[in-house]
Amino acid sequence: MAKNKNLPDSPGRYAYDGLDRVIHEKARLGILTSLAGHPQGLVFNDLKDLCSLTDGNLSRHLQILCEASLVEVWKSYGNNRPQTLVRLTPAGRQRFLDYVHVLESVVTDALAMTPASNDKPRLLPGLTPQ
Amino acid sequence: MAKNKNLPDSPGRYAYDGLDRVIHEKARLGILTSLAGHPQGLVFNDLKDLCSLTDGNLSRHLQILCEASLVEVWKSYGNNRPQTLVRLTPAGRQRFLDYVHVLESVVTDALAMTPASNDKPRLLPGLTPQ
DNA sequence: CGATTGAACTTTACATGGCAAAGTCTAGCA
DNA sequence: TGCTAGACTTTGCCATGTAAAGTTCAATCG
Repeated sequence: MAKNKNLPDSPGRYAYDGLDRVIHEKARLGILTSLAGHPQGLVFNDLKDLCSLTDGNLSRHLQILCEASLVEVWKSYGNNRPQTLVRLTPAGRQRFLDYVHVLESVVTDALAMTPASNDKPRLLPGLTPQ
Repeated sequence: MAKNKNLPDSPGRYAYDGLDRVIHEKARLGILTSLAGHPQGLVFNDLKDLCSLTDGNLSRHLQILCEASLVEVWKSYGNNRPQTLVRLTPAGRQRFLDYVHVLESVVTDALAMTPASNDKPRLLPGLTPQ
């Protein structure tokens, strides 16, 4: 949990390289989180509702997630209608978890200094004020 | 902590409306997190290094954060060079905190179902499998 | 003392990418 | 055999992130 990330102010300390662009997008983050909680997969319309997305929107993002091999899409015919089932791939689940861990560190960073800002007389770290 | 967010699968459950676009961008998230930990503010170059950004990049994002009233920018002349000091505004700090709380719930959601996926016999929530 | 370098930003231009509106395709129904 | 409805896909526009080029000013060099 404590890599070199708790060092005071090293260069790149807040670069958050691990924030995978493909995952970090709001809509896709919602999609992946939904899927993470539904290992059996979700059909297109349920996913659409859970994430409050439009058809076109969801379609596009699924395409992107698919190309990145984060999810897999299964087509079939449930009660005489096309049904699209979406699931996380194992690799996708792993990449998502990695991403979430970075997210955790962002939250930790953010909450570490902030809430005590009114009572703690803070000393300036490495900055030379002149 | 438990709004209606722990309800099984209500529509919009994973929409994450609170993920403010202005804040959610990777680079700006880094900038804001840096600033959250440095209430006295940071100068342009330190911020640049902490976030591993290029000059132009940082400049652009600061502009955006400024227009959104999340940060304030002070110009001056420290040792015969222009110095730009950047700080979170009080409102900015609040909005950032709000955002971080949403982020926390994303992490919670993501980790809630996922890590036990090998030993916990999971029961399907609200989905009707047919 | 005019030219040049270097620091510290700003501006511009391009290219990616998100989003919504329009389009496709199949099945049932009148 | 049109027509409507559902389930997506495709297209096109516009916002936005990024890198490269530009600007400004102080100090230094010839």
